[in-house]
Amino acid sequence: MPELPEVEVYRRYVERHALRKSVTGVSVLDARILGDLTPRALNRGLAGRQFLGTHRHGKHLFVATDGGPWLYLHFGMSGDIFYYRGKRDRPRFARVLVRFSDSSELAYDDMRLFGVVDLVDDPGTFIEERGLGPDPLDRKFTLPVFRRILAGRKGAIKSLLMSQQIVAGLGNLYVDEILFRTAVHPQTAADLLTAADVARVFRAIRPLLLKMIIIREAGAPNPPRSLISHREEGERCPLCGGEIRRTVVFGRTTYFCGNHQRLVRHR
DNA sequence: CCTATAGCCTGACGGC
DNA sequence: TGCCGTCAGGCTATAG
Repeated sequence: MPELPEVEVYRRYVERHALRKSVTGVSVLDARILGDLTPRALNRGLAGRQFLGTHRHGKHLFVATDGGPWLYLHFGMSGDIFYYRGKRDRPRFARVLVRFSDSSELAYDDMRLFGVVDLVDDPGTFIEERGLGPDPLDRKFTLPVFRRILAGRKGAIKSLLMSQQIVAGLGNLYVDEILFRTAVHPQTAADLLTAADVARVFRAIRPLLLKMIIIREAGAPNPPRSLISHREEGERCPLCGGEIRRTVVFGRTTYFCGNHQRLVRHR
């Protein structure tokens, strides 16, 4: 589920609720979420410390501690976090609990276990090692940078936008939405996009993400004139009345408007 | 470099 | 009610 806007909402949630409280301990309810780390090591890294701040890059969330490693959270398909006081509020698929001295708790919840809870020394190093592309909300993500990243690539534009090494933070839902708004067919080879196409795609990314952060944070419904609200084969396109089509690109279910997103095969 | 595939997991949903 | 297949907004490893 979570793409950049959702993870940004989680980041703000941690900022609001979990900073400057003493961690008394960590309970790991399902160690599969930890990968290499052991429950003991996670506890040792966090117990006795406080969370001081957060950093998000794409879909990756980092929480700073005073003097210790950073807590690293990735949310996979179904990850979420909850902060609460009574254990009756503990979420159904809680995998890790960070307990605070005031008896409140931060739970990492993940039904499908595709997410990761880990400790990292430094977010910058992590981002570097993973070869992550720029975060689209970062100032450094500019049109020239975007052009440079796409230059020489021949892959389907959807695959490229999905790749975290190209741009960090977009996933299946929002990539489809961006291409829908810019009238680009998801299978279009990147080198067949015109300069105007690339510019339109670039200019669609940030406003969509910012708008979705606001919507997600408010728990508001998806925008009515969006593909997000019409992800079903045979639906009517809210922009042009065309038929919404379904296909598979890059191994992922892809929706697009068969009328206003036409595939260009050559120029 | 690029694509396709399988796999990691669990639950919700629709059809019979 | 139960069983079965399908699907889900992520990501990695592998093969061709």
